[in-house]
Amino acid sequence: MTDLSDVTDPPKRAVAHAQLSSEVRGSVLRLARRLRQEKADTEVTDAQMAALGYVFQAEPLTIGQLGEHEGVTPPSMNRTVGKLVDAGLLTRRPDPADGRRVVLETTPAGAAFVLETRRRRDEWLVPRLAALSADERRTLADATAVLRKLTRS
Amino acid sequence: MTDLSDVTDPPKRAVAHAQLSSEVRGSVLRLARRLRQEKADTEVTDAQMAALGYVFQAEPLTIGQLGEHEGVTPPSMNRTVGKLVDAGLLTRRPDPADGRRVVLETTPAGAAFVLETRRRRDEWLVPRLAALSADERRTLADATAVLRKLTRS
DNA sequence: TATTGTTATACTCTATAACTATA
DNA sequence: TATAGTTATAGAGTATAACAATA
Repeated sequence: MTDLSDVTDPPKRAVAHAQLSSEVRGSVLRLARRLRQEKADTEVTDAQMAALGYVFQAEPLTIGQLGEHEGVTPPSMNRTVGKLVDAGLLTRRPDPADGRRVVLETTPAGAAFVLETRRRRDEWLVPRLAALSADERRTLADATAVLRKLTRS
Repeated sequence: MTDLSDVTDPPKRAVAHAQLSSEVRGSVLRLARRLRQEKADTEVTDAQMAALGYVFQAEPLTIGQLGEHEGVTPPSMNRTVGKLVDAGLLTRRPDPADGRRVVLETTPAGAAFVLETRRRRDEWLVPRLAALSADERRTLADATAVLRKLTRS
């Protein structure tokens, strides 16, 4: 593959960025797809897993905040949260400061489930990372910071 | 962040790989999530988009092959394919060599839709890549090859 | 009056089980 | 008898519209 990453001529630079975009898009979507197949069990669906994982990371949260993060309407998120509460993975209680809101928090079982799922995914990924060269691992380590920067911007 | 990518002591190397795994997992899932939000329109759902995109890339395909790739049962894939055929994006015809099978192919409209969706996602990503440094872009370019290697292994 | 969450209803995606057609 | 696809039916996720409670 030709390295076009620092081309300075404007039209060529645009082409280089489009090509890099295509490669990043393809490789990231593909690996994400593979990772999502590694889940702790089948009792919790993908949508529930994503919601639970974000609550675990950002709690306490309201229904609205969680729905916005997941790109889903409040009624939809409300239903998903209901399933997680029924499963004993989340608690839902009124916000003492504002009775319209509900506060979502993970139960100990919910937190354990998140950690277990991450462990399963790492279980798939770690041996594959170990099989790479040290240079390739260093490239990935550098790239994760850049990927996060893209998502934030 | 400490660079642990070429640690040689076995226990420390295991820790380093687990840490890298966590960072790769998180950054990839997060960017993928953001990219999927950029879609050409809302007439075609995510599941339909994924199926259509894979047919575009690997046609001709049978229902079973497509379902296996998408991690979905034949009845489920059959329904999704039905929607895409109704929408004029795929064709479904019997395999002349084996009457039990059906052959799926994209129509010109289906191919155009795939390209349009990719264009939309690039439209989100390209300006963000342009805002990176040349070094960061080079890191990403190197990393895409490594990410694909992980998915293949 | 505006905001937050919930309920009602409808459509898509998913699965398992059962059926049809072909090999 | 085995395989590929389809149909039947049911559960989960999504949306919009309408409602209730609170600020």
